[in-house]
Amino acid sequence: MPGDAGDTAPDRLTPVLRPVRAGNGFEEALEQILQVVRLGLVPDGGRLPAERDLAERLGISRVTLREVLKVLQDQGLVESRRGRYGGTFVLPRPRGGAAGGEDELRRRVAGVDVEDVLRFREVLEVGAAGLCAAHGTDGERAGRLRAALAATRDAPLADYRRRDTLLHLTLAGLSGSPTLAAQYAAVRATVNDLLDCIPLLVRNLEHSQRQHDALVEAVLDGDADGAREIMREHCAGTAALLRGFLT
Amino acid sequence: MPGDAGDTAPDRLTPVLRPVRAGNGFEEALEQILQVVRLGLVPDGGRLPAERDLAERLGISRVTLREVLKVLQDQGLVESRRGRYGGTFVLPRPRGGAAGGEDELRRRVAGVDVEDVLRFREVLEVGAAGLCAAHGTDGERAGRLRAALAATRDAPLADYRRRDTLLHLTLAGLSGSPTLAAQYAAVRATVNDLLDCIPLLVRNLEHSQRQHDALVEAVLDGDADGAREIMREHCAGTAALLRGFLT
DNA sequence: AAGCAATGGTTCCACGCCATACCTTATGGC
DNA sequence: GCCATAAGGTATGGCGTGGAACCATTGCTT
Repeated sequence: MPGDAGDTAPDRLTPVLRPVRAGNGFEEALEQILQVVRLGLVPDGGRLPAERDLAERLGISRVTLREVLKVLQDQGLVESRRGRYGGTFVLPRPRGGAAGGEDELRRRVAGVDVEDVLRFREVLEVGAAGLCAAHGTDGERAGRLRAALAATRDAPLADYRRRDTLLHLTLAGLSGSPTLAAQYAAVRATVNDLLDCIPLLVRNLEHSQRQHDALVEAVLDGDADGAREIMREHCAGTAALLRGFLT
Repeated sequence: MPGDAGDTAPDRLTPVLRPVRAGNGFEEALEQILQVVRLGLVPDGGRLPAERDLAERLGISRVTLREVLKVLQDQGLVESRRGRYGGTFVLPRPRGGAAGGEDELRRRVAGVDVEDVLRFREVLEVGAAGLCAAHGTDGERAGRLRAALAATRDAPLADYRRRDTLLHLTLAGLSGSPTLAAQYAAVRATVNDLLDCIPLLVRNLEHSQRQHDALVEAVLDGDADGAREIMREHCAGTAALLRGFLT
């Protein structure tokens, strides 16, 4: 066997040689727009960016984007209005909609490597918390963080998940690493899918709230070690919950 | 201004609404194959996966892949041999090659957000170290880690960077999060580009070596806090170096 | 009331990329 | 020595996608 180069080594190539695109442009764009909606980045009734803008951000042509929007429109998720100050608007989800969102969720969650997601999520969150605390927060940043925290406090139960997500996204965004923020957004969308598969326990919710308070305090105090430790526990809590229910 | 929804909020969409693909399939594939070579995952004289296999892994057609390989071949980076046990082989880089690799490097490094890269890198590395230490390492994993460490010790100066990379990739691979491993590979390729822009200091090298020893020891001891702390210092060292030279 | 600007809606053509099938070359086993 | 096998090399037709131009609608501004 010539040319062997003695390679019985573990497959180190797999992490690098990944599919260049997860699907076709259509599917990828659909996924990302759904992510925006699922993460609650655009509230009910809110407007998505204009088609030309959105297409450019997603790096696809307007033609393809419009096919995506067509699908979302057919499913009753968004509505398009023409004219100046028109645009594509997110519709409130029709409660228990007939569009079979349940099966959709099952389908998405089916292929997920739960351990991978939970571990990666913890690494990013803990890292973000540490970075934020370490490099300090000016007045504006601190205000954003406090506002996001406050929003979780007086949240109706139905909107808690969304505001919690926004708080964590805010923290990731303040980490000073756009790459980290982007990766966190992606993994958080998956985490939310997983969370949607298990019951929401009010007791855990209160616990989370205390951790959020302590976390923000530590970050604003510049206590990096403290922030990391609290975040680690916070993530461990969610992880234990998910591992328990999804076994 | 109707339909405003009071959104003077910071642009939370940017982290999610990213280009669906960084370029066309051709460019992306080229980049990834170059990454494999640059990271030293296939040693000089080593063989890349067969075209059909490689094309499938990259999620592109063989036609497109062959265009990529054609370019690499024209630049003298790889060589194709036909027949059974043939394949595409990585050629030793012709020292100071006429192919203008210098400009290539400058071009790649030009658009990099150094702070982003350094922060994200630290988060992933520290996270990986913590995960590895926390969930323990069986005999085989421990062996791989020790072997990678040993390889860095008796490395000729010219091959140190490569073996160092391999050690860190091994750690990331043992973290139990494939996503983390993939992200680390990507960010490390960029870090290596940055490192190629600054001089290699032997003193730093010895320092790194001591940290590597301590790191592996902590990981194998299951000392997660220790492993994280050492890794944090290790990354901080590289970061300070790069920040200093690239200012 | 008229005009302007910002948005969605529509059309057309060219090009990139894919899937597939087939050909050519080299090696090892029978 | 023959041939199966595994690899690179070549050719073709079709579809997804992109780019650009244009139309249609709405509401603010003058």
